[in-house]
Amino acid sequence: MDSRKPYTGYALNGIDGKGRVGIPAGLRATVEANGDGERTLFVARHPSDPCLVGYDRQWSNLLKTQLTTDEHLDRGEGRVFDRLNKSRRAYTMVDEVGFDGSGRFIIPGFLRQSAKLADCALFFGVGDQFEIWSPTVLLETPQVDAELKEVAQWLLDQRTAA
Amino acid sequence: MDSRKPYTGYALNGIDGKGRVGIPAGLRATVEANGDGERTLFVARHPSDPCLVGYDRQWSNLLKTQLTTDEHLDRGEGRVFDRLNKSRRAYTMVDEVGFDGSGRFIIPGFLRQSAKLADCALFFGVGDQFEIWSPTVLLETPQVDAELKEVAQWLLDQRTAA
DNA sequence: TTGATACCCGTAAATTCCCATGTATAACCC
DNA sequence: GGGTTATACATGGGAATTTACGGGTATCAA
Repeated sequence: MDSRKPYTGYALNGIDGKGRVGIPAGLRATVEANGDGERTLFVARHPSDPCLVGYDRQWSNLLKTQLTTDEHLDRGEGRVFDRLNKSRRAYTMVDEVGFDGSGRFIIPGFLRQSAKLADCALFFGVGDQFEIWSPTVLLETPQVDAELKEVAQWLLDQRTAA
Repeated sequence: MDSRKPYTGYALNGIDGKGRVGIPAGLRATVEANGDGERTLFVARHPSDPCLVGYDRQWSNLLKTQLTTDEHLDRGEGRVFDRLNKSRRAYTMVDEVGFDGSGRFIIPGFLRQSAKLADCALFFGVGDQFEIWSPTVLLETPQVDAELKEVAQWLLDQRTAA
């Protein structure tokens, strides 16, 4: 596939009264670069951790290609329900949201609740996509790396100081 | 085949006293895009689950083409009934309904009853088509993915809160 | 007529779009 | 290097559009 720009960097941005949050500039640039300038963001739940993931259309298409490949493998008749659920999951557990000129989008309500996002959101790139955490949830999640927690704590202190 | 726009997104819409329900804006846009602007929706029973499916004319034609191909494959004598039933299903278990400028259509009575659609309907895209569920039926159906049930429950809570 | 469906308009709420402001960072000039 | 200007960024707010949905009126068949 054509060269993908990786998601890098981190930031803690506020969520305003309308439920809007701005994608940090660095990540936003990557979304637009990989998504061919399109101002669309794909948001979904993380498969295992209590956070969300964000990515561009190109990556979304790659994920769907993967799904199709899986379908070819699941030819067994008993698997038909699994297949149905996979499709359901792939298309409904992912939200496609537009963002405005300043890079803000509205966090879909269901996802916002499931990641417990209240007043601010922590973003950080992980290569092909980036993660969106409630900073407090991140600090309370055992399997998260200690260094990452330090970063989160520093960003929180930074924010309350101002 | 020319590029088909996939059905994505989800919503819980009310069914009014006249039996009308609005197709969620996102899905409606896809119906119109794939159906060449035509304000027609195809509604049918889901082959295995207690819900309905909705799609555009283009997809309907693809399904019929697929049926013809399958007929050529199913030459075995024991399969003749399956074939007949498939044809019956493809042509008679499908309703073609028009929707108005605001995207509302009347759910055909038989389908409405068979999906137990009472006061509201849950829509969600699954790529080539979308599904229409009674939210309570979805929550009670064992083979449905747990996450999808979470979404349904959230939408229900959302609705009663307002 | 009567009952049913299609079509049109109105409304309130939610969402999207665009402009404005404060602030931190970077670039620049003397 | 010190001070100043310019740029980019996060965030606030308002206006315009879209959406869901209620209700009325016309059209049509029995």
